[in-house]
Amino acid sequence: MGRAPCCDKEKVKKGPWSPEEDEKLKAYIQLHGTAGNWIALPHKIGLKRCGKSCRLRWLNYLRPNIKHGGFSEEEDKIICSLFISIGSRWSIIAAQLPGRTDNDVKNYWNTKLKKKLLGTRKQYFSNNKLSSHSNSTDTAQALTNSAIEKLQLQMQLQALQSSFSFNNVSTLWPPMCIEEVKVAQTAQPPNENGVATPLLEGCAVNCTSIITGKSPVGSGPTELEDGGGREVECVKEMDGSSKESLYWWSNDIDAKSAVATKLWDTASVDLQFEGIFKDFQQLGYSL
DNA sequence: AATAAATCCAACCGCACGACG
DNA sequence: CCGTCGTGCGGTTGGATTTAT
Repeated sequence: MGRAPCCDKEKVKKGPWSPEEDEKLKAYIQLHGTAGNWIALPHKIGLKRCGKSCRLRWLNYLRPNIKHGGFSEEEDKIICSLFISIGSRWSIIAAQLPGRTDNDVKNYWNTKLKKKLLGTRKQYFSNNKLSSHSNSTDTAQALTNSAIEKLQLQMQLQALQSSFSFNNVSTLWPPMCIEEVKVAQTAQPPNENGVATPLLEGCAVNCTSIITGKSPVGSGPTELEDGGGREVECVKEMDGSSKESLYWWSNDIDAKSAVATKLWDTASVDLQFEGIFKDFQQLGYSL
């Protein structure tokens, strides 16, 4: 037996909000607040809306000082750097952008920023890489496109990641995340100079080595798991989200087609990185 | 001008989590 | 400890709008 729904779906109105509904909600909250109970709020003011819907409307639209659209370059950079660091934690990312909502940031990322990152990369990729595999079957191409796109994005983000050192982006990080990463950093074994390796930097090296099949200098295994299904050391060192991300795209390719792995040869990765840096210079990011 | 395709974004959905009895 | 409830969050959907043909 599942949990009871938060409201009677038969009796609540759905879809776009009318100006009257907006006015009612805004006026009540500005006067009384939510009284700590969104579920009861619509009943109090005679709105035929679900409490969750009221909350969302207030947070994403009616709340004072909300900004819509017109993201600046600076905001782009903040979103990118935080996405690299913490992934799709939209509420945390949005908290660093005054006047922006998580929904707004998420939509902006999904509709524009992601394409901005992928767009120039795609063009470069088609010019330099896929042409050399023009005799591959259409089927194989179709199978690999989405995986390649994910990889492209991952590579873009890794390139950005390495261009934003931890110290450079730390001012953008929410205090909680900074603490998390500080802990993670100090948890890394110190190198020969006695300096702890930043976790995220380490992940980038590990990911790259797995894509290319080359071991990072002085390191051992390059696969996610050893023969016995145990995680290799470089994967064990990663934090949860990085590891999850790594498994996500590596498994995606394996599952869809072995051809994808073959297409993603070392030479193409080199070309990728070369192109990535060009792309980001074009986009105005100083590397 | 008409239509199709692409894009955008507000809103919905379902899950996870913490508070509380 | 367990079950219930409210809240917050990220992913997804679908209608409106814009752009391309």
